[in-house]
Amino acid sequence: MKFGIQINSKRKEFLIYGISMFMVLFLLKMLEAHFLVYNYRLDFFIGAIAILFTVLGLWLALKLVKPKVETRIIEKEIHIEKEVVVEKEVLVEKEVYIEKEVYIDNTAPKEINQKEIEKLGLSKRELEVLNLMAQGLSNEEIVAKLFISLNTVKTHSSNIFLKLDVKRRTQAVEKAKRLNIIH
Amino acid sequence: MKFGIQINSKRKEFLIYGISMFMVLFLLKMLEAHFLVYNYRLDFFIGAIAILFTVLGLWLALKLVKPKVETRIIEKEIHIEKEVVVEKEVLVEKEVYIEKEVYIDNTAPKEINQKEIEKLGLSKRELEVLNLMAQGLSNEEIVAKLFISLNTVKTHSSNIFLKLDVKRRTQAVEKAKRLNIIH
DNA sequence: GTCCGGCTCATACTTTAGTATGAAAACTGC
DNA sequence: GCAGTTTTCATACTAAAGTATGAGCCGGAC
Repeated sequence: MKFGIQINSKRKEFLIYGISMFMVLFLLKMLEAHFLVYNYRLDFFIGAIAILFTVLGLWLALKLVKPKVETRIIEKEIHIEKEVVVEKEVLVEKEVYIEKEVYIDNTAPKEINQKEIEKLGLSKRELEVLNLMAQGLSNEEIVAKLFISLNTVKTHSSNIFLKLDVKRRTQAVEKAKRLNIIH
Repeated sequence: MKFGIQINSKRKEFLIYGISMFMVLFLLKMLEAHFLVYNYRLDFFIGAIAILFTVLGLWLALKLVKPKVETRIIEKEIHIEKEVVVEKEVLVEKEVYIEKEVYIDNTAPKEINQKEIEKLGLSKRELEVLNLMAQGLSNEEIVAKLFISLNTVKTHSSNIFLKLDVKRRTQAVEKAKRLNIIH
């Protein structure tokens, strides 16, 4: 369960802005040459340029800072579906990836720290349990989500606590979030 | 007790951008100066203005977005001190406010939602307990921090759960963080 | 003064969480 | 197939969390 797609199209943006800036400047030269008589409207002209480029700079900077909307996979749902296989009904788990448009704030949620997970030796299933824990679910509710027994969930929990070196689920969640193991 | 201190590298980016823009414009001016010989002093002047105000705009925008360094109270420690009062040693709680300089990023960690707290009717003490909960502390540990009985902590907890409309501490923490009631 | 909300605490109880230990499937890589 | 890990589950237990109810204390509002 990983969704961490980095965007790095800033260089392209810089190029576009640079070119447009160049064009604006060129346009100004044209205007200057054709419509403005230097001696009379010079002060006006300079003022206009000043304002224009101030706004341009502002717009530019804000554009770069503004959160971007991107499509990325943010959810993985497991759908239980019935399938009839040779006269027998079988329940089949299907992973359905749901894409949604989300605001990405470059200061906000960090990537999942895969290295840390490895270092701690957390298994896939343990991570699942940990994530559900972080959502405030009780063991019973986790049971209902993962279709396993309560004892199994407890075993996973205990193992998680051991690996994270904590004593309780609340601590586990706190530490996991701090280490960017979960969101 | 954690406070997201984060220094982003936006400033550096803007600086780089500003400088490169400057260089581009300068190059442009040089080219112009060579081919358009007439009135080349004015061209330079206008170019300089353009550059200056672009940078100004950038700087302005940067100033608006830039994380501000502010001094604010981020910790409240309770010091237990001995005081000799009329031949008797007494333990006295003293609240010591510690001020630190922290980076405040207006795009990142949100302010504590005071309105929401009011709306939910959470009392001062309940908030304290909630915060300690969020740090992963057990009731026993909260007892040790607040110098109250276990039963009191349990009472507070129950009231918190009622007010937040949740069933467990893990849910309470999750919801409280979501509502920006706590960090 | 009286009332009220917040804080404190207690008893008694139920429920959930967590530990310890052992063990059987299932999958993974060689 | 075999070794090793993961996942699963069980039993039996202890510890912690949470509920329900009642009550005393205190400070501020009216």
